[in-house]
Amino acid sequence: MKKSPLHQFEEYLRSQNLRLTDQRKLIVNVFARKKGHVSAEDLYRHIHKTTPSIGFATVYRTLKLLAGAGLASGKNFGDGFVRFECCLRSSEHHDHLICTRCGKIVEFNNSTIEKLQQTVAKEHGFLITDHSLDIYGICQSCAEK
Amino acid sequence: MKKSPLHQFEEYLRSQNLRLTDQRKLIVNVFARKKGHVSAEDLYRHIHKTTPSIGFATVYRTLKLLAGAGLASGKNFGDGFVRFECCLRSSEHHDHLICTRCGKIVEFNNSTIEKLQQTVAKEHGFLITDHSLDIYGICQSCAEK
DNA sequence: TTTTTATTGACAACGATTTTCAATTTCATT
DNA sequence: AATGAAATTGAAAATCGTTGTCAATAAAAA
Repeated sequence: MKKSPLHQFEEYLRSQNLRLTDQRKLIVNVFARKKGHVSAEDLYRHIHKTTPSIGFATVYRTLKLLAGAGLASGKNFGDGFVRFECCLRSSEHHDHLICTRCGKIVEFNNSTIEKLQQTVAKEHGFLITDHSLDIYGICQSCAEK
Repeated sequence: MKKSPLHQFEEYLRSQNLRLTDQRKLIVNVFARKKGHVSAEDLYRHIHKTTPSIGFATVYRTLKLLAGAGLASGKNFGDGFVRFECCLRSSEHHDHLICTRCGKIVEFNNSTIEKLQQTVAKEHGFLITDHSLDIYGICQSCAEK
């Protein structure tokens, strides 16, 4: 019995004495349906097509709320803006392979690397709270061209 | 017989038909002496104390040149600005442990992790050009407080 | 020394994101 | 359902780090 993203968001809002508005509902639903890594502008543009009354700031604000709720995570791949990913679609932690030519982002997970990170952190007396591994390169289809 | 950062920079400038100015000399020398990860503003502020005639833009431009020369590398740890690190002080590749409480950054290197990244990339048909692994957590001295 | 061309500092401009603010909407309380 | 306090909105201005513009200056070539 999985909870929908909207339902989880609703719970979070309630717990923080925040309000569930039509705009938030729409933004969350669209965002939850999006695959991969979405910038605020991507999301705004998508939403704007059908609901031009929703402003840029509201999209930003909602994305930030979602991140606060743990339902989205933002990541800066170094190209000037933050991309968000829905944490429900792929709830487990993963890292990224990024093609620097076409921008494709592939997710992967390697438990040995994860374990080694714990080892490294322990060696230096760190308690890990989070980590991020990005591998940049050229993907197969770009390499073939 | 190690070449000084300034000397290496000079060679690079020459190879690109660029000029070695007093400002560039000063900026490079100060930067090369700085440990760790320095933002453009950090560097500007340091330089501004003794040489207030040097402008912000020149610091940015020089940092960019240094990156182009392979003498500096920029990194975005997600706190809004790019930090540069001198590639001469620690020329080999390394990754970072970042304390989210005090901001301390510790470098480490784990060859097994590096190898596993190659394996992962190969599995997905990627040719690695670069990668970045950041482990966020709480360092020992912060944890003890 | 003269000439050519790169570089400079000051400041305007930039793009992503955030804030401000008056108008509107939600929701607990009647 | 009506009320009212407080949260939320869209639009626009503001902010942040960073980059561009441009006339004046300085480096290297001639």
